[in-house]
Amino acid sequence: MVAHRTIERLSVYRRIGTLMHGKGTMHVFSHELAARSGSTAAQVRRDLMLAGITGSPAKGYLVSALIARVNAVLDHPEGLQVALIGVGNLGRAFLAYFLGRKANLNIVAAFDADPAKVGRVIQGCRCLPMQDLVPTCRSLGVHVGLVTVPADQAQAVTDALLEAGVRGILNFAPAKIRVPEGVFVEHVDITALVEKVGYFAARQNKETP
Amino acid sequence: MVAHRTIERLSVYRRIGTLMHGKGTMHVFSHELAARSGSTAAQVRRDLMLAGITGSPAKGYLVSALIARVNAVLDHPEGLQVALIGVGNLGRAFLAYFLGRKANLNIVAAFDADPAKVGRVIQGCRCLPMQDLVPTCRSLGVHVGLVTVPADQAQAVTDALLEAGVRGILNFAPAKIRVPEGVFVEHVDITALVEKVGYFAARQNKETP
DNA sequence: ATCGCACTGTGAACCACTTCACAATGCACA
DNA sequence: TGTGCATTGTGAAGTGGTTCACAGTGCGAT
Repeated sequence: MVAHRTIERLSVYRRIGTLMHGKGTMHVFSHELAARSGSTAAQVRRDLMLAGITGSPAKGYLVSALIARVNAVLDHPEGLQVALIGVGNLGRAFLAYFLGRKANLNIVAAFDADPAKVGRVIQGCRCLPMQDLVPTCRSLGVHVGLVTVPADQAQAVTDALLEAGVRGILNFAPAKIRVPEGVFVEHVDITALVEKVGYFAARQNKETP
Repeated sequence: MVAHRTIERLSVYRRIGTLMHGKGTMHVFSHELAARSGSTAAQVRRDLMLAGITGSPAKGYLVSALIARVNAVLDHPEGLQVALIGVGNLGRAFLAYFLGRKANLNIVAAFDADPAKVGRVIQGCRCLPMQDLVPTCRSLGVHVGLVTVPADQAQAVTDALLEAGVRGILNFAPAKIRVPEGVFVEHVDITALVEKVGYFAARQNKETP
């Protein structure tokens, strides 16, 4: 219903709104959100319109209303249950980053194939063995899987997540994963991103003649 | 000159090509690259065309030629010099991931503000203090900065990178960074991505009526 | 030697997202 | 009370990226 990019930006607007709310700011103009989010005023207005957020020409948007509406659009009623698979360096980073940060976004389980890691509490989250993945994720009602395993294990982990009923996967493994229709996958390819930045870092200035 | 997305995908095609090359495969069809990269055959052909890679209807694309041409397009002649700023969990993950992986992509320096980390060798890379950033990056000829610091330090780190002559930044901090015209910034917002996956995980199946 | 076939290369159509541009709004100030 | 002004909300135009669709190609089979 709402466009992909818009959904991402709504999350950003909410973060900015929450920050402003904490400082006691009541209202915000589209151009202020634009400046703080790296977007444009027109884009912000369009996004908020799509989300059903409305402002006044005189005061701008009411910060509290903006937050409430984004919550209603993005959040799951009972919170978003996330499982992390692959407690390597990257997995640990996400555990540390997300634990206790957002009330509505919880990493509720972490899994790893390495017996040395299983059973240990890493970044405040107990590391479980792979064979527990399906039953644990199913019983916890996990919505989203965060895949931070090596490329050659990505598909096996994906298949397990699918079996556990997970319908959204954020994949950091440098490998394509196959999923059936109706399951949402976002693939972040760090190497490709670094190389892209390297490419444009070199050319960008030479481009415009 | 070549589109953003195409550049990202070329990196992926090269990874796949390298894998195939290692297994002795000589030729590859667009639909094979499509299946392995999560793209479509038409898209692959268009990308390769834009990169000046040409194949034959009978044999497909010559893997070695594909790799060579992508190298010529993406790589810097003397390799891509990358600096990492912020040796927290995420920074450590990238150090571990990139060290020694790609001949043409080197993290040549790591920086952190925490005195406890400075001087220590973390994941095989010596951690330097922030005040060394400008001179070190300048003398090493760093092209790209990988920013993995907390949000409130992102702009200060960016300013230092700019002063050091860096013209491409991959920003993982949940904050917008300001850069002058001609500097390329890629912003990866993990929280927004997780929330997006959560959103579409819930709706996707309900969407099509 | 010829035919059929699967594939490449690419103009053209298509689609999603962004930006423009402006009427409508309602506060601030005279 | 009226005028000016900065801002919202949104059709319409623009942009960049993707997919369609098909002519052109050359190997393998006959």
